[in-house]
Amino acid sequence: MTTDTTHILIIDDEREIRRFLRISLHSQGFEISEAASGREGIEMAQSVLPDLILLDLGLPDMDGQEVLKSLHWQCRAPVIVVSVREGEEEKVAALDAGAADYVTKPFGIRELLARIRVALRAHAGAETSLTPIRAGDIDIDLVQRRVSRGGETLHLTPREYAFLARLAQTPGQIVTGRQLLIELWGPVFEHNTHYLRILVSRLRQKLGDDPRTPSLIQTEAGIGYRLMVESDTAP
Amino acid sequence: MTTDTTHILIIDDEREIRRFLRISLHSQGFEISEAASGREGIEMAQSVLPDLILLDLGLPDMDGQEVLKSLHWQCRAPVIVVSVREGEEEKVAALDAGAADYVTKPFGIRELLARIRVALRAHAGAETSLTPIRAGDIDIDLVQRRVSRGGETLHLTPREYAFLARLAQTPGQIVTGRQLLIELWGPVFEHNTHYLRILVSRLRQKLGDDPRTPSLIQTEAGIGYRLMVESDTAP
DNA sequence: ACCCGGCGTAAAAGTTTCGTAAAAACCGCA
DNA sequence: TGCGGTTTTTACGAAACTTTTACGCCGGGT
Repeated sequence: MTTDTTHILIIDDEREIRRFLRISLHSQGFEISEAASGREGIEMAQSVLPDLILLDLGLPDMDGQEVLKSLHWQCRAPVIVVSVREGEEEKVAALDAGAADYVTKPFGIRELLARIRVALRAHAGAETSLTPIRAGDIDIDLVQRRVSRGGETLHLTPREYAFLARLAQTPGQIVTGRQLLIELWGPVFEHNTHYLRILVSRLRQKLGDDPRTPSLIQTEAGIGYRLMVESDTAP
Repeated sequence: MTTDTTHILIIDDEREIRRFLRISLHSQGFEISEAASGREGIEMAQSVLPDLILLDLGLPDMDGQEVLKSLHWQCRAPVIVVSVREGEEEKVAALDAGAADYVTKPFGIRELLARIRVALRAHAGAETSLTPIRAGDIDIDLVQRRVSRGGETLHLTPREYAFLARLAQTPGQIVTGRQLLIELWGPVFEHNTHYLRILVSRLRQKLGDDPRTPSLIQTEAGIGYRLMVESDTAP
């Protein structure tokens, strides 16, 4: 339930508009980030990796079309343009530049929310083609949400999968036990380290990994765990 | 998909509007089909299999929402609603019912064309394979809208078919319960998870699938469902 | 050797999610 | 208006998952 929240980035120079949008969207359960300029927006787009972007075309520091192109370049999130300008040329240009939708101010918040749902819905199918991660004889396919061993699908529980997927996101790197607990269970469970031990135990059984000589999930005593990919020998 | 020209179906009862759209779209290289009523439109949607549908909500013979739902269930083509009504509720209802966009008459043809390009662009990734999908002794033909078991056609209710078709669009891939509820029932029903359980139960009976050892519809407890294709054996 | 803290495993108890049946409400259609 | 098929409500037993509880292991420090 921690990664389930949809993240929306608002790029608008008017504080009042941002405030209005933030409150409206937050009440719908979305997580919000804000940027007040084009440059800041582009930076945040690559740092927070939002699921959707609301962009005001009338920014002071950059041309709207430029912002749109930059955003389109560096993150795959759909962009909904929000603008005061009614001009048809403006709309056509924005839509052809990659915008998913174009809403004219003043707009009804309910319509905007519906259009956000449409954009998210349309984008859900077009989710990227990430290549499966291979570790030993284990394949981890984050797109299909499937883990297989020698071609045969393994059945993992939600938490087991979440754990493995988290390690797979940063292959070879150590992930702190604390960090794992916070990300998988929530900040309250920061100190329930035995949850991890039990989870890892079951997981290693399913993956056919020996804790004495791990070839997949390696324990870093006192620190956390790491997923070994390709050739990694204990230092 | 035999031709590479993009096929657009126009559903509108006003002859003049159809004529205007036909000429405008034809000049852009689109191939056009026309329907003057909801019923005719739904029929044509499954016979000509358009790449996109332009739908007027103010049809004389059927409620616009009904047409929208029917279209959404039987062909994957994006629907752009064209309507004289400005009402926000109307827009929200149409968008949540599956419409890809909502354009208010009178509209600029250039904007409409841009929005058509957006819809086609967004939809390009979600191409479904036109060859029937085989899972065990079940054949799922998304083109003919037919599901058969050992050659014999099964009778599925609209929702049952919609569910199965959605799984078949991403074979082997897991689909979240939340996503299924939103796509089949609408965003409001996001939490009615028991709808899915009942639907799946009936569906498995009809398909002859045992939930304990599923060979077709596999449950991922806490996550969602997936259609098993090829060789997958339950542990 | 001894104690001790971090780790791994196993089996239980507890909680959530799933599957199924049957009844009630709904809806297009004659 | 009543009818047949479909969807939604309601209810409960079964299964899956998580958390608790308990115990054995290994290595380092004293």
